[in-house]
Amino acid sequence: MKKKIVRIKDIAEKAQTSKGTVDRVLHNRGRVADDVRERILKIIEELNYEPNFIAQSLKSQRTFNLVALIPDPHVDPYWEAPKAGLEKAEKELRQYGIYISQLIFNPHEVTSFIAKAEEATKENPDGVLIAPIFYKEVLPFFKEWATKDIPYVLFNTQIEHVDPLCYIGQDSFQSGELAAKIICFGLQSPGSILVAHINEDISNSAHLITKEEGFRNYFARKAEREKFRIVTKEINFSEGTSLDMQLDQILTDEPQLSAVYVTNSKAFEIASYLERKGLNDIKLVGYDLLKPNLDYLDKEIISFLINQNPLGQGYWGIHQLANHLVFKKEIQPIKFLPLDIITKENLDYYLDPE
Amino acid sequence: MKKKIVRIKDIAEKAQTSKGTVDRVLHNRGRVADDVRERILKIIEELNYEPNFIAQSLKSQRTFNLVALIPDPHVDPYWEAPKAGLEKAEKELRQYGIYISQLIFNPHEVTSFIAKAEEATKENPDGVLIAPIFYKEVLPFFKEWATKDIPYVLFNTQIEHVDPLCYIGQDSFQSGELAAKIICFGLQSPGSILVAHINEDISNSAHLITKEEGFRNYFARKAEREKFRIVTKEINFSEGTSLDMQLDQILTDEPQLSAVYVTNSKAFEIASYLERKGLNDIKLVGYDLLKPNLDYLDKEIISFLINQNPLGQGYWGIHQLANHLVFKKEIQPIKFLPLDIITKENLDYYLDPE
DNA sequence: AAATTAGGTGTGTTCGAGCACGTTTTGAAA
DNA sequence: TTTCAAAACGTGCTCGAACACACCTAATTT
Repeated sequence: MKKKIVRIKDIAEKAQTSKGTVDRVLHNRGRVADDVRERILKIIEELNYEPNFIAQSLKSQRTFNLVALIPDPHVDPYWEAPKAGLEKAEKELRQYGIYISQLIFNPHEVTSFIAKAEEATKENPDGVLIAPIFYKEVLPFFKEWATKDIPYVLFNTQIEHVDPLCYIGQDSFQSGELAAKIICFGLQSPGSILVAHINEDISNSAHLITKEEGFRNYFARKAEREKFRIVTKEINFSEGTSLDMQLDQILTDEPQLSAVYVTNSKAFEIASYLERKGLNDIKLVGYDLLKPNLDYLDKEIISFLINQNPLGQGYWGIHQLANHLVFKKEIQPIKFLPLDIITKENLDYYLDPE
Repeated sequence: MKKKIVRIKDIAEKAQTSKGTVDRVLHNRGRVADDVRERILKIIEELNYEPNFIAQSLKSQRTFNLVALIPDPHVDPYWEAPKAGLEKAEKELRQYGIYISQLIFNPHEVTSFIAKAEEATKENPDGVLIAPIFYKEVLPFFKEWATKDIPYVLFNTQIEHVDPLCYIGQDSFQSGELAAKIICFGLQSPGSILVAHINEDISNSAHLITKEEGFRNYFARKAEREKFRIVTKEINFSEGTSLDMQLDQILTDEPQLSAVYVTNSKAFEIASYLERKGLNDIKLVGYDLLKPNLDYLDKEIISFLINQNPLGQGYWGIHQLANHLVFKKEIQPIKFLPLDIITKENLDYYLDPE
């Protein structure tokens, strides 16, 4: 019933040699006669030896200094969650010698990002976790880290044609499809649907475009395009025209508006407008469990939120690095996190996991 | 930047004593002069020493034999997932000396359950994970385990007025409310809604009743009762009348039927009927990612499934026992798992977690 | 006064893996 | 045959915590 743990010593005894030799075989350190190596390998196979990583990590005492490059949560509160996630992971993994230094940059200033990325490189870390929101600017750093053999994990924003240890985040296309499905389920009568990109520099946000593609693809596949008219708007109100004016205009153009899909975490802006104007029948779907979003979810002005699990992104990002560095596990190049559908009724269970 | 790990030896040196003495203080083993004890405690506080559990568990070599009492997956495939979950946990925790013996009982035979529960008791395990689907019969065992100081974790079915280490599962009431919310979102026009308990002994399944209460509560709160007529039916077709006959009857009584809520994992039975009869407009919501359910989810005959995360129940159940026994962590008496809303579009991410 | 006991305290070994270093063997050159 | 380096292999210490055991001292019993 109780399986005995197989130790290096056991292998050595069975192979009539010493643990030093077995150790050399295990770590390919050479200096072992071929016949002995063969014999030992066979026995390892036989007993299916698995290294005791408790003993391993006790011994190795090695510390790993990781760097996390994330946008400033004070500028955009969305980033609080990934930060919390990586801190949670750090706490769990400190035992295994994982240390993280956080480098926080301003998501609206490229120079700030570059400065921090340079700082990260200078630290010569054992691994990097990064939210690569500046596409063009991050590429040279990826190159440099690659030559220095520093593994880096991407999260939040997927970037093609680079070679990270892995990407953690959501499948944006699928995410758009999911939003479409939900809205479609809630709409019986025809009408128009607004896809809103709010306060976002679209040219630098490929994932928002991908979401929209997924969204439109759903309706295209359903061949219900005739029934629903889908219009896209970029809404920016930091400078110039106000939100209300822009939305007023949209409603004038689309009097039949029956649903709004907000592609980032700013659904509360639309919700505020709908509440003030008393437009209770317009379905609203957005992203992320930010405080203002949750308020409107509770009032049922926002119908559903899709959770990107930003905490999980930070948490798993660090864990993937640890799995690679400490536990030498094989890492899948992509880890898609679930597309959680959140409504007032199941919200609680997603708020602070674990 | 790098925090040094504080060891027992460090404390000993600072207190001008030996690690043996510090050890006695740490474990309250007595035989330490009062002044020395005070001094050591203060230093422990100061350096905020945290035991290195890697070294701890390497040394202690203690093994923990757990027992898992679960229904036979061959009788009801629902139980495959918890089984897989606890096996996953076992794999992760074997390093820490956790062993599990599975005792599988027939969920339709009380005697089988009692026999296995007795067997479990005889093994004198260090902890028990149990799906207590037989309410009355399980109570004496809880009592016995309590006197023997064997911690037990409940999952799937919550039982009041007993004192488990913790309960893992869902909030059934909330689960019912969630289902109501989804259905309500999808229905604009009036009609009647069927709550179906399929092939289940209701008298012994309190959680199904609770789900229905939550479901009805949602509509009651909304005061939309006038708009929607909610009817409950127990549908059993293992003996006597067939499923089709019973559903035909229901449809005759309720020609306006616009949605069905199945309280357990048997939604596919209704789906099969709806498909055969070509009733595409009836919304169907049920539970659990069983193969037949998934097929109908893919065909969009089932609109949404609520995931009880049965794999997670097994997984976390074992982990809670380990947290208690091995890591001496404080355990929350209830761990509600998220009420995941699953549809065709986000299904993939819930299928094999991790 | 000698013997015993209880109260304190320090030392040394163990867990399994990793690695430095020391030792033996081998084969080829002197 | 002797010499010597490279190859092959074994020994022993280390990581931090746990615990058995040995040790010392002072108080109590005979």
